[in-house]
Formats: sequence, C-alpha cells, structure tokens
Amino acid sequence: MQIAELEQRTGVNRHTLRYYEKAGLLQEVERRGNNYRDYPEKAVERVDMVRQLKALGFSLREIREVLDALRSDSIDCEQGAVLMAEKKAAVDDKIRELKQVSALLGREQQRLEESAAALREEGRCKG
Amino acid sequence: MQIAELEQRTGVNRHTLRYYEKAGLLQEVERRGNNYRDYPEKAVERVDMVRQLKALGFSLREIREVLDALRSDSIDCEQGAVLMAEKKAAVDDKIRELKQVSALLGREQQRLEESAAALREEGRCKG
DNA sequence: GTTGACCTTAGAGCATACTCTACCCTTTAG
DNA sequence: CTAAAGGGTAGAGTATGCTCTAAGGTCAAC
Repeated sequence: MQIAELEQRTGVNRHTLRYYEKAGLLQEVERRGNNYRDYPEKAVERVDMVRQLKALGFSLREIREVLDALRSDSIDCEQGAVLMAEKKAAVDDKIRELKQVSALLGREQQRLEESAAALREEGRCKG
Repeated sequence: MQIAELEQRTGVNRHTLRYYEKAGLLQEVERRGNNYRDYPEKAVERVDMVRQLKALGFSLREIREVLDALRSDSIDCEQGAVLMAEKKAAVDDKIRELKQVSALLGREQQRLEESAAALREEGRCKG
C-alpha cells in the first residue's frame, strides 16, 4: 500500500511515518519502480504498536528495541529473551506504579465528591 | 529548605526544579529576605509525584492539572471530582494496555527462551 | 500534453522538557 | 576583607518527536 493509505488507516501523519522509518521503526518498506514506498499489510499493525507503546510512555528508542527483538531474525535468541524480560519488568513496574496512582486518584475523587455533596448548598469546596 | 537540599533529596536538577516552579508545578515556594527559595518539607513529596507521573508518560501540563485538583482549595469540588475521575479513567486504560503489552512480552520471552534452548548447540536463533 | 493528485527528498520550524551558561548577589569561614 | 560556596535571573543550547515547506518527479484522466 502507498503512504496515503497507511496514513489514513493508522491516523499517523505521512511525515511522521517517514520519520519513523528513518528512526528504524519500520524496516519492511519496499520501493516500487517509481521510488514510491510500498508498505505491507503488517505495517498497519506495526504502526499501531508504535502508537500504543508511545502512549504508554515509551521513547521511540525503546520501542525500536522491542520491535527489533520481536522481529527476532537479526538478534540472538538469548539476547532477545533477556531484552524481553527487561522490558516486561519495566512494564510490570509501570503497572504497579499506575495502580498506586489510580488508587490515589480514586480516593481523591471520592473525597471531592463527598465535599461537593456536603457543601452543595453552602458554597465553595474547602477540601 | 534551600534548593540544594531539595535537589539532593529528590535527585532532580536545580535548574529543573526552577523550571517546574515556572511551569506551575510547585506553588508553595516561599522566599527568604535574601530572595533565596525556601521549600516546605512537602515539596520533596510533590517533586517525587511529578517524577513518578512523568515516568508513566504524563506531560507536565497533565501533571499540573492533577496536582492543582489535589490541592483543591482553588478549584470547585465537583469540577475537581470530574477531573480526578477523568485522570483515573486514563490511568486505568493505561493499566489495561500495559497488561496486554506485558502478556505479549512474556509470550515472546518464552518463545525466545525455548528457541535458545532448542538451538543451544545448533547456532543462531531462527524464531 | 497539461492538470491535479499522488509521490520523493532535504531541510526548516515548533513544542516539550530539560540543561547549561553568564553574570551578579549573599552567606559563611578564615 | 576576601575567597569559596551557594543562591538568583535571563536566556541560550540540546534532545526528542513531530510537522511542515520547498522543489521537484510520477501517474491517471481529460
């Protein structure tokens, strides 16, 4: 598929797609005779993965490492397994931290709701 | 406390601390007669919260919104409760996504470990 | 064969979040 | 009093991750 289709299907700007390619995030990009890029179907999935990991706070560098290991034909197995384990540990840490944040936000939300209810006819919130 | 102590206790560069203050992330910073900043104890906690949220992929703007609502003496209760609910929903979404990523990484790790074991005396990994 | 919608590259510009430099003031110790 | 250590501001510089512009090639329709 051409870049316009990938842009439309992923919602990622074409300039950004070329940027990702330069950054090594998209490696299976063929060229036609006219020098136009020709993306495989899998590119959609791959770009979505990049978007997803990005939203979770990973840098492009980290995402590239993960994608490289997932491709796993250019990397040593054990090395790949170690990298996966590391990334998984990092992700699991993030999950733990986010759970704490979620709990904190939940408590605060409740507190604010109670104050709001109590002061519904008195005026402003006083925490 | 002075900026050097806060820098040392949080591990955050003093330039960055001043930058955070300008960005509205640290609002309870007093000044002494000599114009030196005088941080309260709570600042340590607050900076840690910023660090934590940042690591989880929140922008300073988002962090500021959360911290503002947590301070909750300058914001309407109901408004604060709504913001908290929104941020909590965003965090919970992230948790769900991270769990999927963690599972995927776990599967890949296992796959790579199995390949590594199988090919231990054959050579390179072939996925 | 020309118009218009595609595509290409190189490089400029922008937002965010630092990080550092320059230059000057304050405090503390000798 | 002076030197060293620490503080202040303003603003420059850097890294990341886009996002856009300029200049030009390609292709399908008329």
